[in-house]
Amino acid sequence: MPKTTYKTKQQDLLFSYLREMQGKHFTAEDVRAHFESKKISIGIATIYRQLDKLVSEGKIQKYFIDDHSAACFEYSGDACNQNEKHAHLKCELCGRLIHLECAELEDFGTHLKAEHGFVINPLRTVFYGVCTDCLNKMENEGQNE
Amino acid sequence: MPKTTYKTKQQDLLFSYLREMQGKHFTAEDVRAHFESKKISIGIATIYRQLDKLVSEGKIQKYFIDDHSAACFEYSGDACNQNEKHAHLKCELCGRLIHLECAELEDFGTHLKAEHGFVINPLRTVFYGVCTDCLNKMENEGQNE
DNA sequence: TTGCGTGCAAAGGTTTTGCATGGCA
DNA sequence: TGCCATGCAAAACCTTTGCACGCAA
Repeated sequence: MPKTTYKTKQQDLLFSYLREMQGKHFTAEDVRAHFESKKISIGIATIYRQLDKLVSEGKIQKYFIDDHSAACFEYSGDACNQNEKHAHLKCELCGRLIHLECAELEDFGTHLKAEHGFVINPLRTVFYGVCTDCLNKMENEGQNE
Repeated sequence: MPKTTYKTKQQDLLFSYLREMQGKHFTAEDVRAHFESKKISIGIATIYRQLDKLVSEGKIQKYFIDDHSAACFEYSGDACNQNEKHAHLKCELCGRLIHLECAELEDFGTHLKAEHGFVINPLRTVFYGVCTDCLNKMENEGQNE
């Protein structure tokens, strides 16, 4: 089915942003602000529509972090490095979002499939917890619960 | 610090709901609807405020599933069974939310702590992927990507 | 010329907040 | 009586949608 789609200036701009942000995460608002700072105006609706399209094409990933804060998107890179499947760690204290590239995660995924019949999508999965820095901080301060 | 808090009818009602829903997840709207069906009216603001308080006291857990749909809450039970730390699996296809009680998850948590210095909070962690039922359905239907 | 993509503004849903009132201690 | 908790409505926030216009093919 030959999708009848037009190439537009906004799409190109968005792609250039994706390449620039490869491996980093961003929100729809980040995209808008980025172009605004370059005196380029792209409607936020267009950004959402393009991002949604890219998500459904599997070109970028979308995941949800906090409460009702903005959704995060990420361009994991061009076609080939599909095997670099990282997940994310979200620190509940400092709010930092950390990339996790970890062989053990794949083992765990294998276990989940074998024993629980569930195939995980690591790219969308976020682990909540406390990061190294915050753990150290807590230890130094003694424990004030 | 002796928190000066009052006990209210609404708090009691909410607690009774929590006990009833122990181990199940629910949204703020679920709580409101539950009481409305019993001809009891609790303001949605009160529900959010009470739930927030319980979350910050660690009595219930809050996690985020989909897009911008409502947040899920869960009462994991009274004090003692803290060691039954389950996580959740969210099927991206049928939307089902599945409880995961799994020793391997603890092992993975141990690894994360040892190798990545990150302590996970399984109760808030949601794995995305595809559940058994949907996998079977996909196999039966052949692969329509 | 055709009709997709865009931009604006309005609407949508969930959650938060301000303020007056009600009810616990 | 003092003051926390409640309820209502309005606001805030991110995201989606309707509609007219612009622009790619």
